Amino acid sequence: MQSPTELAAAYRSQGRKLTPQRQLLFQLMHGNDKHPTAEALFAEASAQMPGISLRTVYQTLNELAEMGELQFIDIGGGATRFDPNLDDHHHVVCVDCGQIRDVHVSGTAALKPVGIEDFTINEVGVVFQGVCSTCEKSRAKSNKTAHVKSPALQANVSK
Amino acid sequence: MQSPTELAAAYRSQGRKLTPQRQLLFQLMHGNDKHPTAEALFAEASAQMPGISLRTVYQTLNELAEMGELQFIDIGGGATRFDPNLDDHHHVVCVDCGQIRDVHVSGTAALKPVGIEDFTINEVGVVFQGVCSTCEKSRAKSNKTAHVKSPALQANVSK
DNA sequence: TTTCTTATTCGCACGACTTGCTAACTAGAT
DNA sequence: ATCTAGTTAGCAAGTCGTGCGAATAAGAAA
Repeated sequence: MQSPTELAAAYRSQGRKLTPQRQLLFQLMHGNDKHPTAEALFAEASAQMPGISLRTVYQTLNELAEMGELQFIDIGGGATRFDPNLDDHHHVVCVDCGQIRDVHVSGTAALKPVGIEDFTINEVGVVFQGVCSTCEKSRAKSNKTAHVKSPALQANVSK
Repeated sequence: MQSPTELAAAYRSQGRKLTPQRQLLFQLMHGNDKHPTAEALFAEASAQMPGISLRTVYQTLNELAEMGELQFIDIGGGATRFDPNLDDHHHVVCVDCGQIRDVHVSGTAALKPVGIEDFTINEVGVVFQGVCSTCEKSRAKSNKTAHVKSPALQANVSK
């Protein structure tokens, strides 16, 4: 995603207006590597601008996505997350706490799908699932079973 | 996913009961490579067993997932899809029509995420996005723009 | 600065998807 | 045949996201 200043220009050049709400959201998203949900972003925005509407957050995120300034991440198990990182990268997910980390991956060019000659492939997405060091530690203490997915990721696994 | 017969045994050995509803769903899912949603499966099941409840379909799918007999697929933009294929495989998605195809991928072992030493990686998922031949043809006729995601995949892109 | 046009915001209703709850039911054991 | 614990059905409720429309405000024009 471009800087708030660049986005301001882009917006105006498209006949869109530069509202305080949008400017705030530009700031909050720029360089944000937390992969927030709309709700999370709304919470942050509300702290600085009480009264801002969740509706506006959704709307702005969708605009930015349309403009190619951010992408949606859907790893299942809840709300869509947003990623303003436009670099060629992929994601690692902690199945315990649900955190998502950006990661550069080497070797993607060597990936070869077999048996889909009838598809024109445009993009490849790689998602690593694992356990982060923090969760690894808390697992050692408690008697958590492996393979139990995080509620944040798979709300329907555990009863 | 195991065969209906094997599943029957697995269910009983776990103190679960073998109901007609479950047996039907076992059949419908076994070898199913359509990656159906719960609703889709419900529709098929209803045809053979009028009165079966959508709730039961969800419940059974969740049980099977807990038992490791199938996995959820979440590519964003709608309902969760289910995949009874337990082989080591990945997915190709047509961004136009939303169809998902299983695909074997060579080269995944060579994938190297950089900068996540603090993660213990357990699984890798690869998703190819592209356009299937059928949609490619209809694109040629109509004046469809590329990069427009399918409503089935990204309900929030197009207005 | 004032006026005007048009995009935007906000909030509520609504829709899609999924789960919680529970009374009635039934598979499978005794 | 009986008993009991697991299941089902179906409706209510929860979560996530969008449609809609009246009120508002950005930015252009006068």
